[in-house]
Amino acid sequence: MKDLTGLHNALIGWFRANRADLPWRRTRDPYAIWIAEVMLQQTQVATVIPYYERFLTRFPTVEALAAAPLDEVLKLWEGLGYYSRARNLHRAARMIVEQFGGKLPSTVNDLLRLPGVGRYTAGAVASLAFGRDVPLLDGNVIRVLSRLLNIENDVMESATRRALWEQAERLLPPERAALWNEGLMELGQQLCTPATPSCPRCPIAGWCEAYRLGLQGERPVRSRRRKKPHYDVTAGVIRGQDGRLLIARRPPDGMLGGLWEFPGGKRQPDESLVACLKREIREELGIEIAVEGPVTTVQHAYTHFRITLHAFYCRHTGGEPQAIECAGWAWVTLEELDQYAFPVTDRKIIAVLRGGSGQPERGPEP
DNA sequence: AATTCGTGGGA
DNA sequence: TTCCCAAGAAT
Repeated sequence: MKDLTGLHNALIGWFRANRADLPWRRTRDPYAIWIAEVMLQQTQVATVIPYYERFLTRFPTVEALAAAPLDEVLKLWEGLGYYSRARNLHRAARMIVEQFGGKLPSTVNDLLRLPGVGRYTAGAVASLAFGRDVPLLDGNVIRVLSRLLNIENDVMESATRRALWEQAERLLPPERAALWNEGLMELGQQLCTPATPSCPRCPIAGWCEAYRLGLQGERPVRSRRRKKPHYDVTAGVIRGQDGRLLIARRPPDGMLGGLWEFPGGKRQPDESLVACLKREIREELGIEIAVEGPVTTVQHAYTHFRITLHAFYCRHTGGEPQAIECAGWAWVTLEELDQYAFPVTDRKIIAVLRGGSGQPERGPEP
């Protein structure tokens, strides 16, 4: 690649003319940019926008975030997924207040010390918020660079990732890393898309090796993922004497850590759904229940497996709840459920409980 | 190094 | 339906 300056000017010029108006591009506050970058990890721009607005309204400063209880952070994160991001954000905010004087660190190495900040996010905050000349590599940049340089190796392999980071560093324009980095990502989002890239409109098509060879549809090369296994899972909508419902908090780490749910768990081979539910409730909370009838079933696909979630109305028949295999429990009314952070699957159960019909609510009739 | 971690949208 | 993918990080 000889003409780097021409390449830089072409992309940056295009970006200046075509940059989308996004909330986190209206601020220079490193804290706000950090929040946006964490929310944008593995999450599309359109999904993030409303979460970002609510989050910054409630926690406008790192001090406000550090002072908040984790439960409130998780509640604002409800539905966004990858909840370790919310837990790490909260921990990192307290670190910033205690160890960095309330100011976000401005170097890649210091940023990397924060939980939830990896190489991408450190590069993004250092370049976009602090104007440092450092590279970044995300899914968009991987796609753009693998086409631009016609990279034939599997981008899922660590050796290829290392090579991509080296290329991202090499291609960086002096003093203009922020515009270049954001331009690469914007290009990947608007034109250099996964399935059918809009090469005729691309400002850097003249430099693109894959395009020259007609191979843009074959890049990047990615190894196939394994097929997802399927599990049947039960959940109990347990009603107590006064009509309140029993909910349990998941352990603080791991899958959906810190969120609340209707207690239950995975069905074992050759186990009935009812037996599964009674066993799980006994193991988690140490109480006995009677299973009365179905509420609804929910299909859901996580990253590495799929489930069918079977929810049942249950009655509490014996024992005081104990936090055995969970992080806590509460008896709550149907209205109070909204104060707690639930996974999407449990939100669908709640919608059925409130709707009264057997189905989640539909949109308005014409 | 290979897995684990959510959810929604699009082909 | 099924699979892929999205401003990745932690272990």
